[in-house]
This record gives sequence, C-alpha cells and structure tokens, in this order.
Amino acid sequence: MNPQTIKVACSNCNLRELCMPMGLKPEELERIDEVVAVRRKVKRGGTLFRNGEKFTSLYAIRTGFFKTCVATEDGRDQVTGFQMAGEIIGLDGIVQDHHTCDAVALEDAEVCVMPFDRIEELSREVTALQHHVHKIMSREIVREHGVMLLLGSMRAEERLAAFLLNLVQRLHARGFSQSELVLRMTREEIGSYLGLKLETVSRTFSKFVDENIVEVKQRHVRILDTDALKRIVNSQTCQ
Amino acid sequence: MNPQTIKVACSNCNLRELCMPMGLKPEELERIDEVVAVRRKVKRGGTLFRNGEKFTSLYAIRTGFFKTCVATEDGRDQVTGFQMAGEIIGLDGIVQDHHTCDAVALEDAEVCVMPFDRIEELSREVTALQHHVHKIMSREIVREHGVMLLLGSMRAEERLAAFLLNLVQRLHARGFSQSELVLRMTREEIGSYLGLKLETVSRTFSKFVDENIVEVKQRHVRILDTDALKRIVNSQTCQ
DNA sequence: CGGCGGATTGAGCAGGATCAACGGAGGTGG
DNA sequence: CCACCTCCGTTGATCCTGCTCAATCCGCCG
Repeated sequence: MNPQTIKVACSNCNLRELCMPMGLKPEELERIDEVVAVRRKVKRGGTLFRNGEKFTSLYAIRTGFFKTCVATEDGRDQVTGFQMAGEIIGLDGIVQDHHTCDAVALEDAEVCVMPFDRIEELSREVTALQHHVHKIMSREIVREHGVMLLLGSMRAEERLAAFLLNLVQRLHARGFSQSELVLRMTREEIGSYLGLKLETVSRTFSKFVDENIVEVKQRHVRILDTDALKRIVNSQTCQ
Repeated sequence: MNPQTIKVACSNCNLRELCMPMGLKPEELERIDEVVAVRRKVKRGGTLFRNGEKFTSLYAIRTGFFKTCVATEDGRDQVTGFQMAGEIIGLDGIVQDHHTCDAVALEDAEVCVMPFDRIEELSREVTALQHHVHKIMSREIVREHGVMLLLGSMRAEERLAAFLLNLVQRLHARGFSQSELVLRMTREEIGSYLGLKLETVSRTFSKFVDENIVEVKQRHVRILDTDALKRIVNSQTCQ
C-alpha cells in the first residue's frame, strides 16, 4: 500500500551468498542490481501481497520473517510455509498473473522488490541468472514435496521434530545458533503448517520438554538433544 | 534404460493445446519442435526416472499415466502427484541436478523427452516459451499448495471428494467424460496421495456409494452427483 | 482350477481433535 | 505506575475419526 522506497544493490548485500545472486560471477552480479527496483518495508502483521492481487514482482526477503497461507472459500486456512531472510517469495503468482496466497509479515520486515518482467528480460541475457531462477522454482517444488511427505505420513511428534530441525538448520545457515531459536509464529500457525491443532502442538512441545529434548519458554526454544529429534523423524513407526 | 526413439513434432501433436506449446504462435511452435529430442516408451510399472538419478530432461506425457513419489530413508513413501497426458514431469530435478522423486508409469506410457539445456537455450530466444516454462513451474507450486491444504485441513471424505473432482476435471479437459472415470492407481496409492490408509479410502468410497453419490466397481467410478461432491469439499466442518 | 494381488468389510483401539478452564505476558489507557 | 484486557499458551477430560489387525471376497492370469 505505502511502499517505502530505497535504492539498493545486490552486489554488496550481505545476503548475496544465500539470496538471488547466489553463485553468480561479479560481472553478472552487477547486472542483477538492475533487477531490484526498490525495497519495501512491511510492518508486523502487514501483508506483502494477498490472494487475488495482481502479480508483478518476486520479493527477496532482506530482514524479517513471513508466512504464506492459502484459504478456501469456506474460511479454512493453511499455512504453506515460513520464509526468512534470503528466501524468495511470490512464485505462486506467475501462473495466473495474480497471487493465490497471502504473504504476512510475522515481524517487521524489509523486502527487495524484483519486477518479474525485468527478471525475465535479464535472464534472457544472463544465462546464470536464468538457471538460478529455474533452480529457485524447482527448490520450492522440492520443498513442498517434503511438506507433503510430512503431512501425509508423519505423526504429531515427527512433524514437530522435523519442523524444529528444519527451522534451526535454516537459521544456522544465516549465522544463528544451531541449538537456540525464537519462534516468530504462534502455536496455531505452527499447527496450521503441520496439519495439527494448536493444543496438539503445545502438548507435543511439553512432551519434548519432559523427555529433555528441548527447553521451551513461550517462543524461546533451546534444543538440548538434536539427535533425539533426528531419531524421532526417522523412526519408521509405520512398518 | 532402453529408450525407444521416434522423431516427432509438437506442431502437429494433438496435445498441443494442453502441453508445452500451449498458447504459442505457429512460428514459435516450430521452434519448439527443436526441443523435443525423442520420444520414450515406459511400460506399466516401469520408471521414467528415479530418486538420485541425474537430471537431464523434462518429460511431456503423450500417453499413459504416471505417479510421482518421494521416500524417506526409513522406507516411508508418499505419492506426490498423478500425471496424465499433456502434463510435464521432472521439474524436481532442476535444483540439485538430480531427481528427488520416482516417476512410475501406472499404465503403458509414452513421453516426449525435452533436454533441459535445450529448453533453457531456446527460452532465451523465444520469450513466449520462457514465460511458459515459468508458468508451468509456478502451476506446479500452486497445485502443491492445494495438496497441502487438502492434507493439512481436510477430513477423509473431503479429501476423496476433492481428489475425484480434480481427476474428472482434468480428464474432461482431455475430452473424457465428466462423470465416468477409470482409476489407474490402487487404493493404496490413492491413500498415500491423500494421507489416508487404503482401508479408509475403500470405506469412504463405500460411504459415497451408500449415499448415491458415486457408483464404484473396482477401478471404474461413475459420479452420480457432482454437486454433492462439491458440497462435501466445501463443507466447513471446522468452524 | 488355483493362486495372487487388490478391494471390501468388521472389530477394536488410539492419536489427535474438541471443549473447557486457567495462567501468564505484553500492551493500553486511566 | 498500576489495573485491566486481550491474546497466547498450557493442561485436563472426553470424544471420534481414522488406523490397525484380520478375515473374506473378487477378478485376473497363468
């Protein structure tokens, strides 16, 4: 609605090893700077885009934390992912030329706005960028396969364990602790993502605490036994 | 393994309104013919590609029916989709340069092999193709959002109803009946896709039969009351 | 005809949902 | 600064959907 606009450059962004320019050569990197039009700030609770809105751009998260969610007419609602710095958001909009999900900031955030027609234009010239765009989309498809596996075949404890491991691994890649994290989302949002009710999420946290696998104080989580979590995920309860 | 190779052209394929060349102009269509290297036959039960195999090509299904499935080390297995004529398969392989799921033919099938480097090359020249490739990938992402919604928030009857409606709608777009279909997959495969056990799938079918919503004879399904299925999907049982 | 894989159906069980009460943290306004 | 309110999280009791285990049936193929 009221986009703050600040000129910026990918070429000296501290996220360049994670984000859009990942793996590009210096001269290609400079070309990418042409893609990022402006930055935009989104307040906590605000939406970056909404289901039904016209699709124009992809967004690279610079700071902050988002959730994306889809909804049915009857008001049901499913969180399809949580996104953090360096991740690309908005890919759902390409196919229909308008967005099919909401992107909501779970904390104050700033994103780089990348008009999609510019991305397409530039990736016709810069092969590495073209390939990178394809990889980003493929990565999202593979990620979703993982979520389908989780939703389709895991029990509550396995889901939560997998969720925690995934979060902490991504945070670690961004220089945060391997064992400590602050959840940016409510129990209900975790539950929606994992296909569980919020009470079940809460109970499962408590169970992990009882078993000395984690410490939980509200949204602060400290992982005491990563291996235990891994064992829970890989326990072939079925079969 | 033993690819049958037959030269072909998209430009006179009867699937061109559904498949890769969708919406391209005649002159662009001719360029696309360069992309499809060969066709390949896959026998029922055979795999088009497997988890771990090197990624080289996308595949357009000409005839037949596939499932794709991912697996965990501990042997758990999740069907991530069913694909039919005109649909593109293999997008998962781009990001890691090797496939992360299996594609298994559920009936004798024939696919058009499209080497991905050729696709990238050509889509640098043909803007419409470039955009189409992006749309195909985005479409897959949106489809998976839908599956996540299904797995995360629907009960058994809603899942099966949504599944049947989706299948019959896609078949109808290919010129088949709106009300009659032959399932190419087992109850177990349906169950895996829908996050249910095969017995639950079977029971839910029986329930629909009792309610005169469908007729079921083994894999032959006739939909008697499409609206009832739609109502089941949209029944806001939660809230 | 017999064997086998797939489908159906039944009985009993349990994991997670639902309903409900309560507690604690953080924000707001008097 | 404190009182209040609201939102979020925890925990308990009970219920029910879908899972498990098991028997049987059906259609197909050799």
